[in-house]
Amino acid sequence: MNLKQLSEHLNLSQTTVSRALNGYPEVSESTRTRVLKAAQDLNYRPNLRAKGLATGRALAIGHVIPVSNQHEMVNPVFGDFIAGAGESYAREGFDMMLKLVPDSDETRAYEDIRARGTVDGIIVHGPVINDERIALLSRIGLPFVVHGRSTDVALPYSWIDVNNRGAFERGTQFLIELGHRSIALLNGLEHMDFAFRRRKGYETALRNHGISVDASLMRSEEMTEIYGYRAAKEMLSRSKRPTAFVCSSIITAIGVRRAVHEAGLVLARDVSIITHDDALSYLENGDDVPIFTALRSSVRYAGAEAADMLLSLIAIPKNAPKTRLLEADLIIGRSTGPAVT
Amino acid sequence: MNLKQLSEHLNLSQTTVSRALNGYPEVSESTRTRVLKAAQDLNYRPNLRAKGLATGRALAIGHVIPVSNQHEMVNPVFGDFIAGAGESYAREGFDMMLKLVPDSDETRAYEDIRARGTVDGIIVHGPVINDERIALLSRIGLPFVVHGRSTDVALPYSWIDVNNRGAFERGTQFLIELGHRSIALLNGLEHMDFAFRRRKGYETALRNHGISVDASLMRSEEMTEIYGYRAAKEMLSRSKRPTAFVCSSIITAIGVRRAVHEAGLVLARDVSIITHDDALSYLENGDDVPIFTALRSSVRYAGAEAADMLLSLIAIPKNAPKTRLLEADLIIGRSTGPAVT
DNA sequence: AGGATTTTCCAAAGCGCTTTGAGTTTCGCC
DNA sequence: GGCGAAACTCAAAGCGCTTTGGAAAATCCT
Repeated sequence: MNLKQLSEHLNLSQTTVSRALNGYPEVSESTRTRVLKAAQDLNYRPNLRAKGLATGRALAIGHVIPVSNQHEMVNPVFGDFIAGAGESYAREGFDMMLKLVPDSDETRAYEDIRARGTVDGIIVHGPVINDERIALLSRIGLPFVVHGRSTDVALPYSWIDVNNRGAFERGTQFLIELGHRSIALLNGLEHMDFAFRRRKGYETALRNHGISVDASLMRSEEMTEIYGYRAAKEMLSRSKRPTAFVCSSIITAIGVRRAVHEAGLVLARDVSIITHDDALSYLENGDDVPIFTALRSSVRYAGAEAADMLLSLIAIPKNAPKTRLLEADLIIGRSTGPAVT
Repeated sequence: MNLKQLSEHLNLSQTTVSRALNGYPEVSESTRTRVLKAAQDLNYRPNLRAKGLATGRALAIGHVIPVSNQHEMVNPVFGDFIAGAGESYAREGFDMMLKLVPDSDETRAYEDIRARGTVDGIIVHGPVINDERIALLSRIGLPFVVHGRSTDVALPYSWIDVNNRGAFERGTQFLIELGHRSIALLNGLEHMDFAFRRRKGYETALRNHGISVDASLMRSEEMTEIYGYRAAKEMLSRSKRPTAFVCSSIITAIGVRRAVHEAGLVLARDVSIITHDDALSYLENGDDVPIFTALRSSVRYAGAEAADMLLSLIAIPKNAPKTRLLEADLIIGRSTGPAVT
């Protein structure tokens, strides 16, 4: 059943039927209801491909993941983010497209996305410091919103981000106030912008309290469980071991906890842990009383917001870039306590 | 730059250019290379929407997630699966589309997917027992592959699944052979087909060894960490506590481990754990020596296989349904030991 | 009643591509 | 040299929808 058949069935022109269906004013109410009824009865649905071809809109949003950073896709944080975004899209009748793009020829890849015309805009994931994609996308004129920011990029662009620097400064300071002086940082990969900012925050807190930054207490890797375990195991085996850990993800924190247990130490008494991103759907941070003291901000909410920003950018292209900085809350859990001196 | 402009630039007809580009034989090699070169130089890319309209193919695959089961999307298992599928799609030039479909009017939703024409086929996630979607999709003729199976569905259909029943029977038997008699099952939601099968496997092993099935040792919930923790905490507080746990996911197993520690018990000595789905990207199960004894099968591989199956089904529609049963390996880790008697 | 509006409807031209059906060249062969 | 076959190339008709530029019908006004 297509438009033509429907209009023949109704003894109307395609124009009228199309207008009736799409809510244009130049069609009488009686005709409109008649058309709507027939469409319903005959199970008519417009072909989106044809519609897109005619209107130039695809009714779809792309989520772009650099292949180099493919693990991103499998990162539970990503799942939460797109779950949030998905809700917004569904509400507006948009589809969500996942795209793995090779980093070899990014220019080509993004131009491709634009030229193929299968999406109206994209969400850029995993921005690095001075991310070239931002200039590229601005140049080729594909609407986009970045999940995160990119230090050193001067151009205006739309983004939504959590205050990573502020959160880590706050968290580190919290540990310092508990008396900790030897605080380890288990960061994500520091070419990623969010991780870079987190380190800045951590360092700022230390400096503010006259504690020297010790490179041997800082690690930067993909935020897996095993990473947290290995790093903590090694650090805890030192003669002068750290008394606290700041982790970039609850998954890493779980690894640290494993190492703490294995070393026969007790959480919060011998070793404190504070973590960011603790509110993942399948890995909730305990219930009323959180397991880990955490810097919490809803990734899912960020996803929904990012989607809404992008949709409005697409609806009104001349709009100026929008930005949104979310603050993480410090949630006190059972993984932190005063430093033993 | 579109086909028309390109052909004008080359002084050829659109037909010839199109044929040259798409590898049709009725164009001379010299013309073809000339066209290819120009396309490259002028940065020409076909508009997929137009192409799709003309050919009737969308070059995209939909991954469909029932809204009721929306957590699925955020389940790390899902992330691994689509990462695997994504690789296959990328290789074949297909896009991946994520669709949240409301369960209220499934018939309508799936007919919609078909009529809108934005995908050539779909992967069905989270099949339940006697899943109606299978008959529905067969009827409306949209190619599909199910990740999992659906007990009680008689129709032939394409699926890829792991031998859940066999795996759980094997795992449970392994514990029995270690001397365990009081073995708890922390299963996923049992209206889901995979969980149903897992319980069957667990029960079979018990019965084979003359151990009675104890409903108080069986739980069925979404496989989160907190679920594992709560269930284990409760069970371990009993006067006659279970000596072993069979978990449906490493995330739940991590929760059980937490409860075990908290109760002052020692893993493998006082309580054994065996888990399925331990090979998630961000939650690797230790390194050389796995943390948990596990029933391992690569979800990522399953994703890639499912994608390949679907693509071949689309390429040759008259092909009979394909099925693929993967076996899980029993990997011995440090979470199991002989029962203390 | 008759002209000016307003309302309602339509034919046809795209959107960018593929593919059919046919025309024009070129080539091999007797 | 002339014929048929093979090799190239093309114009035009879709694919299913939107939208422009009017036309026809209904309504209003004096």
